[in-house]
Amino acid sequence: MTPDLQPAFRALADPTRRDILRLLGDRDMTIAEVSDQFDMTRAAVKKHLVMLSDGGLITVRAEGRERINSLNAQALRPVMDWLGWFDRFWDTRLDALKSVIEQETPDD
Amino acid sequence: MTPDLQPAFRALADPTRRDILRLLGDRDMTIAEVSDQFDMTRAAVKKHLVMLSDGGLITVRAEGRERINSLNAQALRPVMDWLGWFDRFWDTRLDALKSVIEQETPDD
DNA sequence: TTGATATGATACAAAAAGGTATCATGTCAA
DNA sequence: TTGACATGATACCTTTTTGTATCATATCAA
Repeated sequence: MTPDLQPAFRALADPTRRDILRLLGDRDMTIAEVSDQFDMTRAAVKKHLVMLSDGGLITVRAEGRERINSLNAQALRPVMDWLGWFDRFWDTRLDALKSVIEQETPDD
Repeated sequence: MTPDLQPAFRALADPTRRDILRLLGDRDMTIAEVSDQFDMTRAAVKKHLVMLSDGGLITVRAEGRERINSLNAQALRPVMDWLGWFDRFWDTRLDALKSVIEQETPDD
């Protein structure tokens, strides 16, 4: 039930792939359109798109002979949630507040 | 000025390293203590710790012949911020709310 | 001092990542 | 139908990653 975070984290580990996500945040793009934005072959970009798809971060739909790549930002949710576990270490004031709350509602 | 996200994202790409971060969230640990939690050699764990350190996700202090590894959750902040850019795609209702707020307090 | 312990450092090997080049296939447009 | 175009698929290469094995160094404790 809990999603496997590994493919998403791995997909995010490459700067080109992170750039692709930002690009797709603006608009859907074909493979050729994405490739135009990078100084590498279409085949290389295609591999990145496959890894992004493996991580669920993008979806691909066929449209004629083209493949339209779309951002699937929802897949970032589990990643954010994983990172959110560390929120407790970010701000000692927030920490103090949490302690107070937990004291009042001991539900652990 | 804006931090280089790459070392942090790369550090997060490995499941063992993510597990180490959670471990260090509970308490500081020596290299040997961390190694005890995994089915691999101390040298391998040490390499993971170096990568975590490279990403700024942990800090290491010497204490006698031991090296105490501590979580540095603050380094996750830029990662969260990067991911936060995609918040706009998660919930259209939240989007609408944000638009209203931004209209009322135009401070960008 | 001396032996045990904690770590550092290096060489090595297997696997994965990231890229190119090349050719096949499916689709559009005239 | 036919040529151009978008993509799929595969082979191949280089570099990085991930792990092991081994030995050196520093420090603690008796």
